[in-house]
Amino acid sequence: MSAQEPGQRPATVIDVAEAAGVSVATVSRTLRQPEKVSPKTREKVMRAVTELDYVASPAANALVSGRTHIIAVIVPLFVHWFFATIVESIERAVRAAGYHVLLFDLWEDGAPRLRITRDMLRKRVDGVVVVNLVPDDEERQVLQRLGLPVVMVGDELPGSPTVGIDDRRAMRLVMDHLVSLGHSDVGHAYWVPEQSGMSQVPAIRLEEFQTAAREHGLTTRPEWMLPRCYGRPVDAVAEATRLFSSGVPLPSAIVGASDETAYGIITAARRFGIDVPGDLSVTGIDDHAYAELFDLTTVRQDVSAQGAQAAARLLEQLTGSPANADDDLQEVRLVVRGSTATRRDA
Amino acid sequence: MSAQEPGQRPATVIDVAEAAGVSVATVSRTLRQPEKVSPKTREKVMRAVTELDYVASPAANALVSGRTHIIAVIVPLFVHWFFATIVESIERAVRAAGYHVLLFDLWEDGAPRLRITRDMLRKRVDGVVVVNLVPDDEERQVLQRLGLPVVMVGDELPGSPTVGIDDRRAMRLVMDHLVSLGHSDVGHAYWVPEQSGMSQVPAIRLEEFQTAAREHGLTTRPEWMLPRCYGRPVDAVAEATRLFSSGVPLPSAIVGASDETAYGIITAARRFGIDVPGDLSVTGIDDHAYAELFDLTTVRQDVSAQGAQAAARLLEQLTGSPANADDDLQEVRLVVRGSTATRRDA
DNA sequence: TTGAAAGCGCTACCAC
DNA sequence: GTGGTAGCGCTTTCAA
Repeated sequence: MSAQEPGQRPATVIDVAEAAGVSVATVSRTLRQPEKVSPKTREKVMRAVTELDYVASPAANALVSGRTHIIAVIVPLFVHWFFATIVESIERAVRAAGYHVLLFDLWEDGAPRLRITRDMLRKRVDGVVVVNLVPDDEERQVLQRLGLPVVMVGDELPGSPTVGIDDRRAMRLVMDHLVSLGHSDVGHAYWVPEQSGMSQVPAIRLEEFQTAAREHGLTTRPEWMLPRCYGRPVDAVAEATRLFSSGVPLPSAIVGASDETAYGIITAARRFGIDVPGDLSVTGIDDHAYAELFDLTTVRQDVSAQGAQAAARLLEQLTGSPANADDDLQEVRLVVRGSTATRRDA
Repeated sequence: MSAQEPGQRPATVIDVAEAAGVSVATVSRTLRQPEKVSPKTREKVMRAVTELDYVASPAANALVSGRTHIIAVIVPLFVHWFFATIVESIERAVRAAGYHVLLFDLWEDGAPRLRITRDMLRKRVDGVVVVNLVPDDEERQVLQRLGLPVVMVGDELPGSPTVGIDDRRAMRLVMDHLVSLGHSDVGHAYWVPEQSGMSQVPAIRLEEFQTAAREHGLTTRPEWMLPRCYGRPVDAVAEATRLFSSGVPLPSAIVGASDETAYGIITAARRFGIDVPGDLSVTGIDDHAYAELFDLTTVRQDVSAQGAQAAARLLEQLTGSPANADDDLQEVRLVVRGSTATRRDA
């Protein structure tokens, strides 16, 4: 039975030392390097530890060692499948190594995102993972001066490794797939944030869409580009609705920049009686949790694996492995489901 | 321009004191209670602070004050809209008060969830928010002995306030709605985790479904109960598929325990050519981000508000307000969309 | 194998 | 208005 009662002052090394009849040095040693203490002493100390419900103070520890055993995970917006998954897998991975996760969500409604500052990181964390964000010059300096190990997810930062996928290749996979089905008139549903400091990923996917379309000699009319698909399916519904009700001839396929955008296109099509994939093929990128529900042809990326990878890269640096700024690009692969089909009039 | 270079030793109070030509006491005072320092001195100190890129050490601070300015948020699983939203809103709210969020995800694949332990909280955080989890006896003791302020979200813990909604009322709202549309044969798609330590919310909703059905004199056949809708829509698709292909006469309405479950029912119905709401009415609870997409009649709960509320209740205790264990139940309201209609043969 | 003591960076009390 | 200093809880030399 423990002697610790609610609200009581937490036990310190001194309390344990007294209870065990040894010095504080011995208590500390017992907890850190048990093999350097005689079995008898060890047992006495451990008994006192249990008895007093003793837990070493992380603050005191941090003070003396200079390491907090906390890492910062900085995301633009937590409430999004991708980010939540990344954070979850990072948390799990670092916990196993005795680290904790301090979360920073930089989103601000209707305003530029919060900035990464010295004050939020300095002396508080041992390392940081930046997810889908592009630090601006000032933030770069902050990160640089902090001298902390940094791992990027999705975007690039000179000097730090990036974990992610090859977004160009992901886009290529769906484009090639559509071409192989005979499609030559394609639209694109996407969003490229105008705000600075946001991820470059959307821009890269858009660029690759255009490059691939050009190389394959596809037709892409301006009316088929739906640029305001902010991420939520409803935004894509709105964009697609405009197109479907505009009277313009429709493309035979629409490439969604993400699965969630594709869901919106499919839903809008359904409302207009446009058959998917009969009249219109739709694709996504992600293989999000609902992709199967929407029977969506997409490109699978393993988000948990990316989180685990990011954690591993950070822990590597934290435990003093030789710095290695090489990027890790995860494999992606096309997952063909029922939202794409041979072009009807092909 | 700052003198701080990458990897250099971070400045301490002493460095600042020397640079400013004052004592460390004055530096500390300038930073904490600027009004107690002469303008001239203040300026000298602030200049040195900027010059040296000084940030006070949270660890030293915590050691001397006994407060870490960190709160723990414990959830069963981040990757779920509800939890991610809660965490995000808590983070935002406490950040404004100078607190940070340490994240704990208790999920373990294919195993009982992780336990809440003394070691993960003691001397590390100033307070904790427990989301949709029921601490078992041992965990209760841990929490109790820690003497930390605890705020619960969704579930109850004696002595701690709970922030949430009235789940019975939420269920009543959909049941009454269906009855008002003439439905008398209803099914229920749900999941009650068998594992101990999990949220009681699903059980409460189920119980209220049964009570309401009884009181309204509705018919509920065992075959219409779909108990393995684990949360992901695909699980509900599987359950509904079993029902739809079983040959049993169908109910005229199925009540989903959550929106995500309802999406699965709607999707399965679509695949079987069962018209929603013509042949089958479907309801959810949540007003999840996709509810509009699925045109789902549901009960709206404001999750962000719950997170903000939880944060407020915790901060209240952290800043020494009189302890108050009263619960906060957020309003819920029925949102009628297109997934429910008058019973066809009524 | 064990203990004494210095010191991590900071705040707050007490003098001046 | 300012400075000296004890002490927060711990780890880690250095001696014994």
